[in-house]
Amino acid sequence: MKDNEPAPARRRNRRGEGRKLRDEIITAAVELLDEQGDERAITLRSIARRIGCAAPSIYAHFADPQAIMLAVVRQEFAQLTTAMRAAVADAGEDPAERLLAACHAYLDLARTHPGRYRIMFGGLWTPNMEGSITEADMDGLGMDALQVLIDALGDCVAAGRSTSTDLFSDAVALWLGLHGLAHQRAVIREFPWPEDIAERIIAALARLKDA
Amino acid sequence: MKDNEPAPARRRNRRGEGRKLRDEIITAAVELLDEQGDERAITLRSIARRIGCAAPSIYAHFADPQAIMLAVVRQEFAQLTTAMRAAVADAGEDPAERLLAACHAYLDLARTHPGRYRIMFGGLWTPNMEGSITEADMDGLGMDALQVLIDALGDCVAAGRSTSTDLFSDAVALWLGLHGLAHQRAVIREFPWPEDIAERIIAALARLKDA
DNA sequence: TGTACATCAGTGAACGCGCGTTCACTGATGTAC
DNA sequence: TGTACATCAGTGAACGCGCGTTCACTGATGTAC
Repeated sequence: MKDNEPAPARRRNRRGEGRKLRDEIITAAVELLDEQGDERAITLRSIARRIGCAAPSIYAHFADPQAIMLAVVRQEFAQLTTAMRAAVADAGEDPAERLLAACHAYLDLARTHPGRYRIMFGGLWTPNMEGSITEADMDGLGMDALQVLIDALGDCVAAGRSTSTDLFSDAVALWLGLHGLAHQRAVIREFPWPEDIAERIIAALARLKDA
Repeated sequence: MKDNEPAPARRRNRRGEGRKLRDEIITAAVELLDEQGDERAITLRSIARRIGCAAPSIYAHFADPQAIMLAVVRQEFAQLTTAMRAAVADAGEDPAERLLAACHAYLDLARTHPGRYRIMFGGLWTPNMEGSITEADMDGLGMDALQVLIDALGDCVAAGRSTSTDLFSDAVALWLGLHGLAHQRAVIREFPWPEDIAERIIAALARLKDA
């Protein structure tokens, strides 16, 4: 779909359904991000064009464009946590397998939706504090996802599959390794990635050992 | 210094010294990046304002703004490699110490110049191929720095200080871990980083062992 | 030694573009009486 | 049951801004004769 497609006709929402436009705005922002892969494609006007509404209509739902981005980021962090929890639940009984599943769920989100990954973790979107966003809005955004890693690593230690003696520090290290890989794969055009690079990083940082 | 400071008087270069403006342009771009910490602060017009020249003057030296960014990125990659090599040379005889020194030189650049780090590795600046930049211009940009890690890790293996059996893969893994840490420290506002997080990541990924 | 000329290193004004934002407004839909 | 009215969910036109880019130009400096 072209960036500047002509606004398709759009029916006004009925009374009491004003929140529907809010959801449409977020959905449109995510679509633009997925298609363009660049947060600069998300502007108040490009969202309005895609929805087929007038640009000022957005102000009824968001104070400024940064508030839209925050809503998108929040939604995607929630989806990441959900995906990681589901991967753990679907994996077998082996806690090491469950930890690997969580890690791969993280990497998969970055691979299939690099644009979304980059606004979450990439620093592509760093709101200046002159807008409507406060620092409190930004704090603890990825903590739920990190907690999944901490829990999964804890299960590995309990089952004797990891030699970690500092759950939090090793989970953070593991997350940083995952982030380094996910991010560079999303950023670099071409690179001879070793085939086992993900497992290599995960096993080392999680201090996994054979059963 | 304000972003839009009044253009200070500027003396025209003499004949044969036209290249001086080219250097001024690159320097101004780096300064804007360091001060603002955001590549969006670098525009053709903001550079011209800072130098005190007219905006069109820049076209004599760069085809478009992306060409300026490429020149900046090239210069900074060269400086990173130089810093890492110097750190290795200045460290002691212990190859593990030398590897650690190279890693810390990498992390230090990211810490002291987060803006520069992010245009090098952050995907903040991904040129679209409609401009003057070709894919060949982007290939192999960080390879010299990676080679420093490969060599330092190789020395560790030779001295029995690392159990790595795949130098390239483990050096890439180590780089990704460093990148994850460097990048998130540059991006996240607040986080309870474990104090030994750098050593923890480096030791695990480089497969270091005691002498 | 003087002078015409080419070249170099820029300048100044203007253009169209997309952006965020404002303002006064409109028209359908429920609600009170 | 009818009708006046308040509210909701938006719209359309306009604004100023900074941006990249173009165009014709200017003025100092070196060179040929």
